[in-house]
Amino acid sequence: MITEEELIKEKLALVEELGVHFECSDNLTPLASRIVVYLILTGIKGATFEELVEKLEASKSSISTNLQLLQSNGRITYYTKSGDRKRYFKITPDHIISRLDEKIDLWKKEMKNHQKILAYNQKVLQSKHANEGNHLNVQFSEQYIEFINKMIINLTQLKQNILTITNQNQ
Amino acid sequence: MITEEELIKEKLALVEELGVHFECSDNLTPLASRIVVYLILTGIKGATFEELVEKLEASKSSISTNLQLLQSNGRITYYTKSGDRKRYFKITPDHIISRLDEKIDLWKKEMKNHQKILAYNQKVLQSKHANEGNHLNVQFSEQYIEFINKMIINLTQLKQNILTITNQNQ
DNA sequence: TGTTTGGTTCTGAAGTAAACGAACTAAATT
DNA sequence: AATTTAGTTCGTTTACTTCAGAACCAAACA
Repeated sequence: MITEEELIKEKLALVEELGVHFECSDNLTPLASRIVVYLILTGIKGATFEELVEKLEASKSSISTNLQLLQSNGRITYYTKSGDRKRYFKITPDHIISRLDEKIDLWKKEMKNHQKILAYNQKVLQSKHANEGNHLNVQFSEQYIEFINKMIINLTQLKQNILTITNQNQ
Repeated sequence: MITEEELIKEKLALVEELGVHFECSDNLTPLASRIVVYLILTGIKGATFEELVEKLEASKSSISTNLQLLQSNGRITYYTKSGDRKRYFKITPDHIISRLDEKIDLWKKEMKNHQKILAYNQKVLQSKHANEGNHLNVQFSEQYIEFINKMIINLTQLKQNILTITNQNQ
């Protein structure tokens, strides 16, 4: 049997270890990503403001600012208990879906940009006696747009799958 | 018919417009992402150090540093012409594939992290009289890992498709 | 051999961002 | 009414980033 203390220690170790990943992959500040990892590991029971200040050894102001940030971009929410003034912060239950939506949006943006690049390349191709290079550029752009399209379709499909899975399990 | 000058103007406008996107989505410095966009728009003929200094209105030192950075992470390469000391920088031809590889690596990393999270959740579940919350946490982790797995499979398949397409067109 | 070309490297200055402390507030408690 | 609780807001500090300027270097040229 593992003691409570050992588990807490392990949790904080994981916060440090995994924090870095969320920091780069989701563009979060160090503290914000530590909060996210801590809340992921804490699960649905959530953690209070106070607990975060203590365990992550950060100031109230930093915790406050970062909690607001994470709430505003939909990564976390809180619930309250009656007869208890504290807020219990937790990862938003459907955060898989919202992360997927973010990814999809990013690829859509990339799609738009590469359509602009394609348009430019086509203009260049028509402007002067078409040289071989310009022709290849157009082909390349078309191919890349095709790739992005597939990417978006894949992600959308995946999202649909997950939605059906989660609905089944409810 | 569009003049050469108009095209250059349009290119530089696109550099400004699209630069921002690459800046956040790929975590590049402003100048680095402007270089990337410029080189994408310039295509396979590439651009010289000098041209970049002039057109992007940046110092030699900044261009130098950022070119090295972009080379070291594999986004750009250069070729030389005999009887010409200049280097011609261009986007690495297979950058679709390498970007895909990067994405795949990121998801693999996320997989590893969530396996750690799952392991932790299972420990918690076994440590004390299992409460309902801990049980849900484990389920959730398992589901998420399943999702990441699908994501990786999808991306790998996509990469394979693109590889066959590009091989056909060669 | 000295000079030009095509860069690189090393400071340094300006700007940016993360986290903090202190003062503040609104609701609940005594 | 005064105090405690649970947080927020604001201004500042500190660390880090980005870019530029100047000095530097290696290869080619004259």
